[in-house]
Amino acid sequence: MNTTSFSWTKSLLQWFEKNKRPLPFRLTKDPYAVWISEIMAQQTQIDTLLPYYNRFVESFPHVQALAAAEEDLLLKHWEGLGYYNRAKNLHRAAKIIVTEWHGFIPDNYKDLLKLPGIGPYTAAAIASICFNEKIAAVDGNVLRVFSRLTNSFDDIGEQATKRQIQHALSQCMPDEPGDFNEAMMELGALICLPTNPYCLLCPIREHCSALETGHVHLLPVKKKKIKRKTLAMEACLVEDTKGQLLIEKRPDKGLLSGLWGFPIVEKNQGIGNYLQKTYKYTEPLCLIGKTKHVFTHITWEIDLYIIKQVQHDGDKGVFISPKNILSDFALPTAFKKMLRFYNSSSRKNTPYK
DNA sequence: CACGCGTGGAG
DNA sequence: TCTCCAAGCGT
Repeated sequence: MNTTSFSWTKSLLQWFEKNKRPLPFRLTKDPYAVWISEIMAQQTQIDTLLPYYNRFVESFPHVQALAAAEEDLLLKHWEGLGYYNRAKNLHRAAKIIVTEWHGFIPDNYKDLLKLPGIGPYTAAAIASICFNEKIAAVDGNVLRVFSRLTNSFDDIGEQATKRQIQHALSQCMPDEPGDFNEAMMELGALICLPTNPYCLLCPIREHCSALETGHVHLLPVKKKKIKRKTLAMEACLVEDTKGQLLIEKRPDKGLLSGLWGFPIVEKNQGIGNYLQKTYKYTEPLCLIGKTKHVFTHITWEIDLYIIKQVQHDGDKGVFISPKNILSDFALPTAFKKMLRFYNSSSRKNTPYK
C-alpha cells in the first residue's frame, strides 16, 4: 500500500496557502469554534453561514455556555439556517462533552464520531484541523474533485463510494492533514465547480485524469434524483382584538420540529375544522393569498387565511404581537413569509407568492 | 440503504 | 420557472 502523499499534494497546498478565503473560523484551531463552523457548514454554503457563525459564538463562546443554553434560544440563533436538528444535536453533544469529557471536545476521529450530529465528514474535519490526525474529510467538494482527478464514474451518491474515497485519501495524507482537507474542499468550492470549472486555473490540472480524457463535464456521477411531493396546505393568521397573532410550537418530531409557526394543516383536514376543534374559534375565515414553499423533499402549496377580532381568554393558544414574534420566537422561513405578507398587506395590496 | 430533513444561490 | 447543489447526519 502506497502511504506517501500524492505527487500533486504540494501544488495543492501551495495554491491553498495563497488563495484560501479569510474565514473567521480559520483564525483559530480551537476545536469548539471549528466544531460549530463544521456543523453549520453541513449542506450549507459558507457565505450563508457566516453571519450565523459570528452571532452564535458570540452568544455561546464555549461549550459550557452552549450546554447550559435554553433550546429555544439556540433555535432562535439557528432561525433561517435550516436543518434544525443540527442545532438540537449540537446541544445534546455539548451536554455530553461537559458531563462525560470534562468539557474537552474529543481529540480523535473515533471518539468524535460518537457524538450526536458528528458523522464521518465532521469528525474527520475536526480531528485533522484541530488535532492533526491523518484522516480524510470527504464532503461534496472532495467527492467531485476526487472523481475528476481519478476519472472515476462511481456513483458519488453511494455510501460505498464515499467510504472508498475516504479510505484512499486517508492512506495518503501529508503532514498537514487539516490544510490538505481544507485545500481539497476549497479547490472544489473555488475552482473545480460542478458546472464550468476553471480548469485552466487549477493547481493540479496536470494530474487530472478527467481533464486529460475530456470527461470533466461528465463527472461526478450522481444517479439519485430528488423526488419532491407536493402537499396542499391551509394556514391561518388568527388575530385577536389587540392585533396579536396566534402562534403554535411545532411538534417535537418531523418537519420544522420544535420551532414556532402559525396554524397550518393539510387542505383535506381543513384549517377551519382544525381551529374549531383545537381552539373553539367559530369566526369566519377569509382567504387572503396563496403561496408556495419548497423544502428539500416537500413542496407546500399554501392557501393563507385570516380570522380577525378573535375573543380569547388566554387559555386558548399563545397570542403575540407580530413585532415580538419576530424578536423572540424561532420562526422558519415559510412562516416568516406569511408574517411579511401580513405586515405589508395591512398597508397596501401586496400579492402573496 | 433509503429516506427525512431547510434554505438560498446559480445556471 | 425549474433543477441542481451546498464543508451531511440520523434513523
